[in-house]
Amino acid sequence: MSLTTFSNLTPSSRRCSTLESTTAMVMPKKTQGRQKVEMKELNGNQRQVTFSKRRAGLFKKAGELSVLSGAEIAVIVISKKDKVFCFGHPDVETILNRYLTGGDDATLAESSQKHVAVNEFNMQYDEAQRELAMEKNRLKEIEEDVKMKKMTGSGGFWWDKPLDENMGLEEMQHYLWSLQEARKKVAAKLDERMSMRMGKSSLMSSMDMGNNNFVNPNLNGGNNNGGVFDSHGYGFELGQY
Amino acid sequence: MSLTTFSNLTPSSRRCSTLESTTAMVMPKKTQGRQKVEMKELNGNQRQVTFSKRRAGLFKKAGELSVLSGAEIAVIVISKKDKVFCFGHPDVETILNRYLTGGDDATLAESSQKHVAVNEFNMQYDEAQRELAMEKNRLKEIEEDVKMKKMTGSGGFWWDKPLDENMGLEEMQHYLWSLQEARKKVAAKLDERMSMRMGKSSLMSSMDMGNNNFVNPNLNGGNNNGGVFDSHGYGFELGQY
DNA sequence: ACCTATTAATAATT
DNA sequence: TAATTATTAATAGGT
Repeated sequence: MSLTTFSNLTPSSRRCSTLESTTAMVMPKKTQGRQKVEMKELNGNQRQVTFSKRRAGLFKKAGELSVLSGAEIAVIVISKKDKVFCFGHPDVETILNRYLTGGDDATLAESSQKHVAVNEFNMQYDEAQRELAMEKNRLKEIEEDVKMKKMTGSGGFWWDKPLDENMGLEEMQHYLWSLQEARKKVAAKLDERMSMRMGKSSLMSSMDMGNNNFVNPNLNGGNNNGGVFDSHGYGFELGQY
Repeated sequence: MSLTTFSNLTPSSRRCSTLESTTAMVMPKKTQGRQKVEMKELNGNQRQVTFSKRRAGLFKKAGELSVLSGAEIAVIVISKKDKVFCFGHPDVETILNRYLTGGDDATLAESSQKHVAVNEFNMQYDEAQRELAMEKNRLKEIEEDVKMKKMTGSGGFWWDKPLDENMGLEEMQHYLWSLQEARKKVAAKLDERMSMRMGKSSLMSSMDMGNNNFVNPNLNGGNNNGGVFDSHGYGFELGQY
């Protein structure tokens, strides 16, 4: 690349400008800078560091794309250690539901059911969504505010922040209920699709009722309107990813 | 930035190297190059172009992260025109399944649950249960109604049927699972509120343990095993996004 | 976690 | 829509 070439011709020509431009003094490079990285699986500490950095980058990109294009985006990342991270705008569940019900039906033999079998259950769901939408609008105003304050100093975009800070207990309660409805619906759909794929009810059979591990949640679980969170909410910067 | 500064000092010094390096001739810049972009929703053609480019970039990033860190990643993008695009490694469905079921089945012992504000939690939990109970009743009433109207002969799916018609073990498990998810969320939120961590970093940096592996990933396979695709199956470059 | 030299992504343009 | 190119943005390596 041209800039690289130039850089090679005039090493150490940047950054330590004042001194160097008038003297022959050579400041040793503080770092080698970014280097090309092979696309192969990393190991050990390097993998952890890269995972963190790039995951952050990915979520940021997702948020930007969402804003710029008005698209709804969900990103789910499950680390090698089974830790789950996700980003979603307006929220993961809703997007999954849209994906599972609206998007990819052509390949499935359920086309007839898609539009016809919208029953009372779905109405319930829709009602929940409607109410949820109201909350979202409210939260959106808050987001606007955050946006205005800008990322310049306070650091970060709204989608990087836990919305819990803005969510009252009652809202949380309501959100929780809505979430469950959505989740039930999504899970049901998913289970069906997995069944079709694998010939068994994988979701159901893999459901473990015995786990109640809700520990240290640095989670911003709510993210009604976009957010990043660790859906398990375990240790903070502890252990391996 | 330093490179920018240099660029200003020596305009047009790149790319048209042969000619310029020996003459004073100034080649006009062919383009203004990339420019800073405001993070606000775009419109018209610009939005479409940006959407395409950045979506591609996002998927690429996801693939790279997957390869480098060994993580499983799903990305779902729904454009304003309701078109669905997604990326998944090893495949979207599996990842959604893991997400919805918690990502780890029997890995964690209940002991890992670090008692968080038990009292407050219980209050919340009880409220959640009450709400859920109410909802359950509501659903039952509605479903009674549905029962009268009768389902279509084709049968439909179990989740579209009145609960008491086949309130078997699976349903019960499903319901309990939802409840437990709710419990996790509540606990997570409460803990979040209590430990009130600082800004953005807390969101992106939690880690967890577990185990999982998959075959050496090559990104963007284009199928089940990791890839980018338009789940509608329309022409990639055709139509509106 | 912060810094800096680079590479990578991409906005504008053709 | 597909290249090209001039920038900005992301980030690998170091502190």
